[in-house]
Amino acid sequence: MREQGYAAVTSRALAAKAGLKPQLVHYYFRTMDDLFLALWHRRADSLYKRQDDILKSTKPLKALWDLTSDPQDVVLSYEFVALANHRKNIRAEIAEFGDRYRERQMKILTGLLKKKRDALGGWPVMMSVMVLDSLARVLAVEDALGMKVGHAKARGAVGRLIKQLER
Amino acid sequence: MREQGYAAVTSRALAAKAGLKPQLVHYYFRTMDDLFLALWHRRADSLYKRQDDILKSTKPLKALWDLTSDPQDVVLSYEFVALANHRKNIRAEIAEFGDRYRERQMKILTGLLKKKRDALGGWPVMMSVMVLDSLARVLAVEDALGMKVGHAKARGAVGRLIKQLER
DNA sequence: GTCTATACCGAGATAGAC
DNA sequence: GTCTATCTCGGTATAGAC
Repeated sequence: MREQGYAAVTSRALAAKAGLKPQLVHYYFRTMDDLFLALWHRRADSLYKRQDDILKSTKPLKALWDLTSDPQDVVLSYEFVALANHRKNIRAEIAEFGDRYRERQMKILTGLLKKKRDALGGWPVMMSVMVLDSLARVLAVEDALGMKVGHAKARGAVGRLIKQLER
Repeated sequence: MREQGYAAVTSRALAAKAGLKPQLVHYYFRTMDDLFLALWHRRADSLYKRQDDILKSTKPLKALWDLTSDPQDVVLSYEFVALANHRKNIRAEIAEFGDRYRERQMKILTGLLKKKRDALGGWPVMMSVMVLDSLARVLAVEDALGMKVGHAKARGAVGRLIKQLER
């Protein structure tokens, strides 16, 4: 899915990787949509767990930025969203996850950032969270594409900001 | 491409929409990759032109934010990036466009924003441009998915910031 | 649980008539 | 330029034997 896109995830390709016959895939997951949903649920659980770990971290902002910047993760998320774009039942689940994930993120960061609103230009905490989140995602996707312009400056600026906030 | 993803763009589907036979698609574009590249070149030209118009606008920041927020546009871009993710020749062209597009964006905004760096928390102009850009994109994609959390707050904050900068 | 056999469909692509 | 005819491949999915 990461290397060739969700469209390359076929019963034949999966079976070949496992050294088995394609029909077995349909034995475990009747349809390919079932399979993608199962895959998504695994992933959602894993993301929630990693989010919880960030709560316990001594530098949650840094940890969050690193998590959201992971190119492997971002490319996978990208594929799931593309998949959601034309499979309605998957879209509903992903949208629900996205909203819930952000709400949890707010809980983690509200306490930390409220005291430092002036260092963040006085913006609402929600806004700062979304800016960091979207910037990390876009940078990672662009990296995967091979884009470069502005990346060093942006990563530098964010790195310094986070260091200052968590000193 | 917007409604069902790039994978739904097939010679058969295109021909059906045009009331013609699928083989004609291959007459005009030998391979489907040729077709996607032609489509991309059209789109790139159009995006460059709209970027130029922003230069002439009296409120370029507002115009830029609106352009980048257009859900139809963003979803299409999303599909092209997903496509690029597993077609190397397309990836190269899209990455090149992305870098060039951002450099042009810098030229448009550097003059405008340099004088107002204090209103932007002292961040480099490049950083402000990328923050606005990535936030607009992520909001639009999330909208398309049906996500809501934080959107009103983020749009409100950005709207006020842009208004203040361009008053 | 894993296999063989098999169905059906729709994708990309080419050859050649008109 | 548009058609008919045709090929090949690879996708999803089911039935039924072992």
